[in-house]
Amino acid sequence: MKDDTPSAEESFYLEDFMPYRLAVLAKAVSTAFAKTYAERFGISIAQWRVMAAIGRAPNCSASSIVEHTALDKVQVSRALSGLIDIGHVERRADENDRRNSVLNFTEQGLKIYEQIVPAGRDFEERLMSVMSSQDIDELERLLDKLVSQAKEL
Amino acid sequence: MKDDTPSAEESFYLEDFMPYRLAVLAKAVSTAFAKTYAERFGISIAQWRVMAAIGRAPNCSASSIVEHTALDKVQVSRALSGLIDIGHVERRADENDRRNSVLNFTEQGLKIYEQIVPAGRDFEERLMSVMSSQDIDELERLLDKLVSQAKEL
DNA sequence: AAATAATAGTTTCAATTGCAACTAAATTCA
DNA sequence: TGAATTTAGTTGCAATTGAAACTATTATTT
Repeated sequence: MKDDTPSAEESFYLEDFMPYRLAVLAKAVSTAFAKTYAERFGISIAQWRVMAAIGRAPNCSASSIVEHTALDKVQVSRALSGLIDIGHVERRADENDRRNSVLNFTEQGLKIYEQIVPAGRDFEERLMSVMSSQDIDELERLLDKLVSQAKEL
Repeated sequence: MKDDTPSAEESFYLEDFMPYRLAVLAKAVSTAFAKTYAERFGISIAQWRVMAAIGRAPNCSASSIVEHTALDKVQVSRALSGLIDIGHVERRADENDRRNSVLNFTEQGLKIYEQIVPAGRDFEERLMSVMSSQDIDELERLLDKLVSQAKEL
């Protein structure tokens, strides 16, 4: 029975391991966010992202949403059908290219959108309230670097 | 038909929204990590975390793994049964308290552990290779702040 | 000591996800 | 023009996940 600590060169500490730290942070943030808002407005995080994309670019297609939300087409399709079911989004076909859909808020959906955006900003504000504005600039710079590097690997 | 851009005060840009950026980064990193290593060694990320916890504290119980891996007890239970199935981990009962398990690597599991730790370090090194050591210190400081704030919300 | 509660971990079942196959429309190629 | 390819989006099915209920053991209460 090997009872002694295996030394893989020197001990490995998960809590100092950057991929782990990033995963833990993102999960804590998205759990808090989902609880505070998605739950309050009855939509998932994927649906929140889709609404953000439609708000920014009305009349957009599902594939443009894919490009702007880091969701794949299955996730977008499902988020959309949920949003259509609950009456927040309406879909029609693009008459020039009937493969494309044309997506917009319903009136009800627009009202929700106009609530979730300030609510999202407020969440972000509270999250970032512990950081100075230099901290925030610095963080943004570092995250950009990391994202592009992660995509290389 | 409302065709004009809804202005929720001013436009909202998902790609500048910190919870979104953190989610995208963590996903990019963990996808790259899972591809490079977890897949190569035939284990999932949860199993990788569990092995890291056992490596650090042999003879530990499942609940101590829960405390050190940011996994819940169901995830740990499943990761463990997978690791036991493939012969990397052995479990016996704690004779002092038969509710607790006592977890250790098998010889085979120890060999894998001794490969995945350097492989993980190597991945981290490549991920962080774009950053100066001041950048890394700064990033760690900022992540710590954010994690504790996220837990408050 | 028996009943009650707490702890460690597992299992069940429903919901979510992910991949591949699919439909429908448009485009390209022969 | 008609066959093959590509693009947009959806659906079916298997695997994964999550919440709650469950078993087994130990600790506490009366």
